[in-house]
Amino acid sequence: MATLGELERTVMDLLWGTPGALTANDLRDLLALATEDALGKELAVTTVLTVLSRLEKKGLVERERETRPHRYRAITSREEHTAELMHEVLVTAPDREAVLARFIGSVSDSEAQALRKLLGS
Amino acid sequence: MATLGELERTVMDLLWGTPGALTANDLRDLLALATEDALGKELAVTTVLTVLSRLEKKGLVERERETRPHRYRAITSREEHTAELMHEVLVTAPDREAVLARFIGSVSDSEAQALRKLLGS
DNA sequence: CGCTTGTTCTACCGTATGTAGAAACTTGTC
DNA sequence: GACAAGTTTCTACATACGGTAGAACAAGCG
Repeated sequence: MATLGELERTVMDLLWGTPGALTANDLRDLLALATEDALGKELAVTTVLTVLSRLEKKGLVERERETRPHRYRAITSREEHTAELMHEVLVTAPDREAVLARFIGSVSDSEAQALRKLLGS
Repeated sequence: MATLGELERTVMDLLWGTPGALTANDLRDLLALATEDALGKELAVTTVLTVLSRLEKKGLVERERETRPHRYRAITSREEHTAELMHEVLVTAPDREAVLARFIGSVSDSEAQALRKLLGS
């Protein structure tokens, strides 16, 4: 499973939360703001680049190599990615229906309602 | 999130797949069988004990300290645990309903059918 | 009390992640 | 064409986790 570290996760959140593609410098700046509540720490841009390379290797991010400051974007949406993770977790159990039974017990009413609509029953 | 290693996972599978509680020696033997297809490797009992301690610390396993060879059991069922994990993943996304929409698309027909029944509409 | 069995402590290795300096590469400019 | 500034890659170190197990300690039995 593609499990992410803290920084990797934050970078993905920023990429997911931004329409266009971002450069490593953009991300360094956004990270400084996002972590401001904790400490306004400025990471080295090489740090950001390392993380982006690793995310690229994990298949979560792609980059435009043509433009000079490479621009990075998330390959799948956050929702897509989260749903995939959930599915990966689901299939680890032999009795998936039993898992689903417990799972729906854990979602909120509105989410259950949304599910009913989605299942069109 | 409680992410498990390979051996930890196998031990949990054995505990989940067994009615009663097991000792470290039981697990060492079961592990030898479970891994037989790969290599009939016998792990040291201390290895099993270390893994069990870590699983206990992670809150997945409890042990009877009274009996002399301690006996270990899973605290939650596999289904419970898997459902919890799925929920943890779900709540990492801001738009849960959008995630659920995609998730629904990834489950099999029979599972979707089961969900409809469970949502009792 | 000593032997046997069981448990805890300590430790080492490999891999993942956070972090970043050093080195290499790109490109505009004089 | 060589240099300076910006960019990317390489290399490296620290910490944490997981697999693995020996050494040390504990506990019961004969």
